[in-house]
Amino acid sequence: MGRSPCCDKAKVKKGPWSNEEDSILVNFVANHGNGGNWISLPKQAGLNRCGKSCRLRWLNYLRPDIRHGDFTDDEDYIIYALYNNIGSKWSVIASNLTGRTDNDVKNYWNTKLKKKISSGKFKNMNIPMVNISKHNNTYYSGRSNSSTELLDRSHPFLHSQVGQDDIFDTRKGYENFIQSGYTSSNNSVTDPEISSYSGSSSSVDVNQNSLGSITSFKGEEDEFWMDLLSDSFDDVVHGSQLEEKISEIASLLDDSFS
DNA sequence: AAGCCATGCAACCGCGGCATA
DNA sequence: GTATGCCGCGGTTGCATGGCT
Repeated sequence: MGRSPCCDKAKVKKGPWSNEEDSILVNFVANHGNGGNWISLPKQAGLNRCGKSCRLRWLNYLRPDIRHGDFTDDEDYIIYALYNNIGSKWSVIASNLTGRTDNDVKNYWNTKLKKKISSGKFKNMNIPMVNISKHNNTYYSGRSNSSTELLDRSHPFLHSQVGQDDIFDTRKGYENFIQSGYTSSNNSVTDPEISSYSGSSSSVDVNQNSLGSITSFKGEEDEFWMDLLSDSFDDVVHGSQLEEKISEIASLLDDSFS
């Protein structure tokens, strides 16, 4: 049994939004919100549009907190690291970037960043340490602001606890990424949460996904990392809060080095 | 100047998840 | 347990623009 259509597609307008339509939508949402129902919004607002189209226009373009324009190197790093770890979960990746939408990130990856990485231009940059962990179905990411320094040094504590240098080294993941040869169809990943772990608790489960990068580790190492994260992540954080939390993690790591 | 092509991005589509009756 | 309806997501499409020949 099929789903009934959300609107009469033959009667509603499709295609690019006009300035007038934009202002109607902006004014309506500003005054009334979406009322928890996008489907009925266009009728109430006097727009001849599908509710889904209104939602998309608002979320991807008209929202006041959206940041347009070029992506920074930092954003490149975060997108790269998250994609390498969790795949094309654009909404999760976007939630770690202030003011970026999943559509923005997806388009940026598909049109620019993917090429930038596979062309090797990414290689000359100081790729910082980025890690991702998943706990209680929530993805956490941490990036050290002073990561270049950190990665240029050996860290005996991490080595002894984690047992493998490149767990924390996204540059290593990048090398693997380049060596594996990226193709547009080669984008499946393994969910870190369900990746197999059959070794003893002291061994590292380095899960190689199809991009040849490191995605997860489990066992004692997981506990170590979650302990570290739990000092900074009392709750789920997204967007602007994340940078602050990342700085806290960076401090923790710096302390552990000194 | 005109035509072609590549690129970037806004928007659409369809499906799965979830809540509710 | 099942049907219904909305939301959110990822994949894809198509148009506008700019560069090249």
